[in-house]
Amino acid sequence: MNKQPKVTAQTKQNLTDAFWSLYCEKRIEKITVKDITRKAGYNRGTFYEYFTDIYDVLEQIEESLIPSLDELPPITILNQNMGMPFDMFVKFYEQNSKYYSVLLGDNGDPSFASKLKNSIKPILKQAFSEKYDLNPIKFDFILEYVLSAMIGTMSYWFTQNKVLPLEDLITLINDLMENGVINCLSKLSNEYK
Amino acid sequence: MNKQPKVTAQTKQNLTDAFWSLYCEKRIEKITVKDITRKAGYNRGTFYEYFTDIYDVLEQIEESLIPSLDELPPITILNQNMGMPFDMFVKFYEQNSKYYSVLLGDNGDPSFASKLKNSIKPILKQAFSEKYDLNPIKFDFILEYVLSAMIGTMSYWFTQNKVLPLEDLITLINDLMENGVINCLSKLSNEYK
DNA sequence: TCTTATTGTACAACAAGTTGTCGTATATTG
DNA sequence: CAATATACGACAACTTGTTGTACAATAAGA
Repeated sequence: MNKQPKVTAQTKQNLTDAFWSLYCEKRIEKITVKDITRKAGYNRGTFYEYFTDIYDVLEQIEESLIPSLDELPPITILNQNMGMPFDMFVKFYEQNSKYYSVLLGDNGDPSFASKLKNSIKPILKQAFSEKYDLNPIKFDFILEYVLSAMIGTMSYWFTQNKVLPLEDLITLINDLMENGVINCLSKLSNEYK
Repeated sequence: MNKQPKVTAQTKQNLTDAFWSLYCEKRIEKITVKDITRKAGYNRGTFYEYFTDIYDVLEQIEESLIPSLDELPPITILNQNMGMPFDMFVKFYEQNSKYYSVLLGDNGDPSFASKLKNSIKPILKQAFSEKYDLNPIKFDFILEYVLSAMIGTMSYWFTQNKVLPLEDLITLINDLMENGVINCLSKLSNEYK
């Protein structure tokens, strides 16, 4: 006899959803298996049919959120405007914002930011290595710099409930990347007067 | 009768140290009070004389690591070279690297990065508001961008065991801040050939 | 200087709650 | 109707936070 994939998939999803709504409210260490199953309407033991423990739920969610290489837009896009693909990054972020803004936020998981960076690095690396011939060690630091800045700014934008229109944010970040912080500051200062 | 400040301070420190050595090894949620007191050589109950729970230990450590406004160098320093004070930041980081590299790392506490940013923002804000007249909303995003990049790069430098000499790192970051990513990339590319 | 009262410090034991497991009942499929 | 996937109930081991108690150190009086 076969399994009943529809039933189990639904149960697993219900448990995952219950976990997520709790994770949005409080730190993971304050969440009990009892909390999750009560919210989802199952026996506590059922949880262990699907997950080994509470961290397993988080890990599986995170896994589904790391962009796989093939689902990202082809690298050629990068070569068009030659800048950092912040807009591409924003789109991807917005698609998963429900999860991203929590995982990358103050009660999130710091290792998720690393996983995310590491999944994007090879793509940028390949794209830029076609154009530039770089000291690989320094290049790694530049990538870390760029991705930290992107992710940090992006998360901040979400916590601030998008006070800045998306278009303005993209323009600002591209400007910062393109011309540096100091130039950007003095330019903005002149505009504002 | 007075308290015995030396005795209690020592006990508290012993418990804090035991906690920290465990925190360096594993996630906070896997640490039990029993672990801590066994390592420090006390009864489990003693822990509760000094801390309300395990998170209290972490919070108190973090509190002691947030730079207070008065212990930071005066703002005038910023005005000299007019750049972002990355070197100042590095020095502060290195002084506390034992704690910073863990708290800002993959098993660290994401809220600590926020606290750190928020403690530095007012200083930079004041320093730059003397020189520039800026849209406050956009300026907040620029600060978030700068601090995310600094902290991210700094942490990465520690995880990579300082493969790049500190002087080179400072030069690189200043260049990225000053001239932007693209310029920096092409400049480095020419140097490398 | 010696004794005694007082209080700070650390400990042991307790109830309540959580974890992960395992055997059992129910529902679904062939 | 038989077989098995799915969900449930109960169990032992462990962790938590609290409370009452013993010991140690200090200060005052003789």
